[in-house]
Amino acid sequence: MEIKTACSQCNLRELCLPFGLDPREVDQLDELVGSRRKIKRQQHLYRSGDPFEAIYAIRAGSFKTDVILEDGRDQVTGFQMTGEVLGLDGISSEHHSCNAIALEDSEVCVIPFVRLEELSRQVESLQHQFHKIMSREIVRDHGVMMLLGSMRAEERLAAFLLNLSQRFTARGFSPSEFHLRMTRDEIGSYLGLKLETVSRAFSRFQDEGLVAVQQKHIRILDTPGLKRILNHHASN
Amino acid sequence: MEIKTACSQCNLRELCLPFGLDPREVDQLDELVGSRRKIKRQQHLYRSGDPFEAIYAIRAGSFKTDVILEDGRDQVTGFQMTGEVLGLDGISSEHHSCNAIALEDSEVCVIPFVRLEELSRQVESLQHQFHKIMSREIVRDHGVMMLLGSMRAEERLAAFLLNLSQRFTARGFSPSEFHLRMTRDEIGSYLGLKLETVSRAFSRFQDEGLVAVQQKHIRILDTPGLKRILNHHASN
DNA sequence: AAATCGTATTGACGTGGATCAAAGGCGTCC
DNA sequence: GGACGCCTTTGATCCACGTCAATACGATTT
Repeated sequence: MEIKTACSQCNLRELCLPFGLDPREVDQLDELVGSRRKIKRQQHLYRSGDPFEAIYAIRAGSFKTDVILEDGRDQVTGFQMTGEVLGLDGISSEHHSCNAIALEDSEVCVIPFVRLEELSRQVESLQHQFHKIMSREIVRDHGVMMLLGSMRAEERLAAFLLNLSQRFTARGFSPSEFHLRMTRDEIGSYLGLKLETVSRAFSRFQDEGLVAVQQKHIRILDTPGLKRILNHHASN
Repeated sequence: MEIKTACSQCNLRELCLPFGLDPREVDQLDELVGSRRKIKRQQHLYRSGDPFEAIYAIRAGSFKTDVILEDGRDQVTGFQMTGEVLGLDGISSEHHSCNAIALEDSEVCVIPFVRLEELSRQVESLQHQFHKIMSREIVRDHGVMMLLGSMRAEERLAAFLLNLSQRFTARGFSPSEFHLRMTRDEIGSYLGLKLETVSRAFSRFQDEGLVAVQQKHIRILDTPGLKRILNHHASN
């Protein structure tokens, strides 16, 4: 028995694939969203190497994606929240090229890719929104490269916190108070730092009155201060 | 007066947008490719902030893309060669979010984006190939994140050289001997290293007999050796 | 052929973040 | 409710890469 919650009813539609579609078109999209899938914390939505069949819109919960090398090193390539789309990496080779793992008990909408391409040949606004979503991912990745390639530890963490804050805001949550769903180690992997360095940077921010940190609970006390850390760079 | 060189005649079509299209479809694509544009060395194809109107397929030459922060720091996000597509970053916001700069005198095919979306609503194989190209960019970016986030200097350079070698091969050039079109500084920016570090890594590779380096001219002497550098990592 | 300029190499030294190590907080499972 | 395991914090030390500086190389101009 499927719980059939339509895109048209979904409060995430402004952030997700239905954005910009008119009601009739959203109904068409509804038909396409085959099913929902619940993923328990720490479980994989898909693994690197899995055949690619669908992309996924996060309906509840959150995920990380990571890439693993043969020698065991891994790199978290992103953290995804509700309304964001997972699986785009799989289109190019018909196989997924990263792992998607739930950070908490989560639920996704399964969007069979062949059918999405089909419908987006008919519905211009859907086609365009899908392209925007892919492009946004590319732009986001460039931002991460900038961060990894030319920022110091505290700048990276400040950028990370400001980015989270903004995304929580877009979802109607507090911009200044939230729970991290990922560990220090996962943050470190994403930011190209060791977990100890992440922890120390948090402590320093706390000492400077920028944030209040209590384990995974974060309160941002001085947003402009965090932004200043990002820009206050002498040169490179 | 336009030099009208058709996709159907182009020896890059296997690497580019026409891949997978049948001859009739390639003709349709031809009509869409509005014009070609020559870009001199060091000139911009587009700049961050420019309104987005078209994507570009590189017909001759090569480019770098970079992102610049307010404080002047910049990060090279990629090097592009013939057959590769530039401008995908612009779709998401209708404005380009990075700069594309020619590394040598180059020529691109201008592909007006509205028309590309139009045609790819009619031509399934074009739609799919375009999606693959975007997805490939995302996968590539994840690879760069891995490199920036968890590799040491020599591993980064080895990965870079092997990647170049493979791309030259795909274009019918020697896998083992080529000219770098970018400076040490640009390589460094891309790899998240300073130019001195890049230079030293080259020297070390040379000492170890892995490559012969003479300024921008590179000869790879020991491909397996370079690959070993990539994997021979104790742990993380 | 000399002068100039951008690029590359190499050396000496400094430092930010990694590594190693220990201890404390918190949730969870018997 | 006690013990165990995971996560986090913090300190001490190390080292890979950055920084600073000098020199060399090659192309281009005059």
